[in-house]
Amino acid sequence: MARRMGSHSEITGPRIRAAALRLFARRGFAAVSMRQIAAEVGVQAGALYLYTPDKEALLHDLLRVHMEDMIATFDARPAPATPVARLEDFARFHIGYNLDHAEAVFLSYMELRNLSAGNFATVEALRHAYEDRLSAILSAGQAAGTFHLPDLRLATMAIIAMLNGVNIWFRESGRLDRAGVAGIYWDMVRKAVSA
Amino acid sequence: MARRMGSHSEITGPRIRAAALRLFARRGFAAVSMRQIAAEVGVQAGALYLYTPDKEALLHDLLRVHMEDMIATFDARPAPATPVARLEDFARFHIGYNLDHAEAVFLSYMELRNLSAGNFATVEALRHAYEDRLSAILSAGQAAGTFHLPDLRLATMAIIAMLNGVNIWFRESGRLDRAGVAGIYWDMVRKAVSA
DNA sequence: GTCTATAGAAAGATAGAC
DNA sequence: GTCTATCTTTCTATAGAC
Repeated sequence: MARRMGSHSEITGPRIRAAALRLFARRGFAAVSMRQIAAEVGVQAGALYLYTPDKEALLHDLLRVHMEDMIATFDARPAPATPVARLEDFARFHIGYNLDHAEAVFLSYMELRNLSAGNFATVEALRHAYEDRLSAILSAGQAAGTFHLPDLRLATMAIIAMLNGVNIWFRESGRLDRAGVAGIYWDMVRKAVSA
Repeated sequence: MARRMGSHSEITGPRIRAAALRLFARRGFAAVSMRQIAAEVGVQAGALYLYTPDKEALLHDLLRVHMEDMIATFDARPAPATPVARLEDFARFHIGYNLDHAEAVFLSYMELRNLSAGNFATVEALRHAYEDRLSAILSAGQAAGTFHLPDLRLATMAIIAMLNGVNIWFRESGRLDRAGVAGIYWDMVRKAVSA
C-alpha cells in the first residue's frame, strides 16, 4: 500500500532544519520568516509547527545539535600521543570542521542573543566544553615544558579566535587549499605557544 | 528669543545614531524596530525620517563612520620606527580601540549582510584599508628580516582575528586589566611572526 | 501530515496638522 | 522639528477541513 500523500514526517523535519540553518545563517534569525522557511521546504507555514513549538526552539535545536556534533566528532578520533601532536591535530580538526559546517558555526556565534536565558546557557556550556579540550592540550604541554604560555585561558581564546577567522575569508577557489591553509595556521599557532 | 520648542536638530541626530548603535548591536538590526529607536530617543517614529531616508541608511552610516574613525584615529598617531615596535603599537591600538567601541565593532562584522551591494562595498573597502595598515607593517618587517611569515595575507588575517577575539570575553571587572591583556596578546603575536 | 484561512500584533514608511 | 494618525504589508501562531 502506497504511503498517503502529504505524509512525510521522516524527511520534512530534517528538511525544515536544513532550510532554517541556511536562511538563518545568510539573512539572520530575525530577518527570516517562518513563511520563508516553509517555502524553501515546500510546505505551508502552519505545517512547521508540527516539528517545532516556535521559532526560537528551531534556532536552539540547530545550535545545540551543532555543538554536540562538533564535540562528539572531535572526541571520536584517536588522540595523538604528545601535546605538540595533539595541538596540531586540534588546529587541523578545528579548521576543517568549521569549513565543513560554516553556516552552523556562524550561527552559533551570531545568534546566541536570540535565545532565552535557559537555551543560551545550554549552548554556552557546550561551547565551553569544546574549548576545554584545547585548554587541556595546552595545559599538558605547559606541564611537560613543551609550551610556554603567558596565560592558559588567554592562549585558549586567542587560538580559537585565530582559527575561527579562517571561515571569514576562505574560499575553495582561492589561492590556497584547505591543507595549505591549515599548515600555515598551524605554523603560527605552534610558534605562538613556543618559548 | 528662545528656540521654539520641539526644535533640536543638533542633538536629536546624534542621539538617534547612538540609540540605533546600541540597539542594533544588542538585538540585531532586523530585530530592532524604528519605533524602538524613536522611543529610546524620546521622539515619535515618524521623526526619525527627518534624519535618515530609511532604516538601512541608518545602519550604513553607523558602519561607515565607525570604520572611517578607526582608520583616522590610527593614522593620527605617530608611527614607531621599527617594524617590531610598529607591530606592537598596532596590536595595542587595535585591542584598545575595539574595547572602546565594542558595539560598533560587533555591528561592523555582524550586520554587513543587511546592507545593499553598494553600501556593503564602501564598508568593505574601508575594512580592507585598515587591514592594509597591518599588512604594510608585516611586509616591512619581512623585508628587514625581522619577521618570518609563512604567508603575508594569512598572517594579517590571523592576527586581526586573534586580536578581535578579545572583545568576545573581556570584562573590565575581570582577572586582567586592558594593559595586561594587551601585553599577553602582544607576546603571542610577536612569537607567531618570529623565526 | 498538510492544507487553507485567519486572528491579532507589529512592522516600515508617509501625510498633514501644529 | 515633532506630533498624531494611518496606509499597507508582513509577521507568528492557531483552528479546523481533509
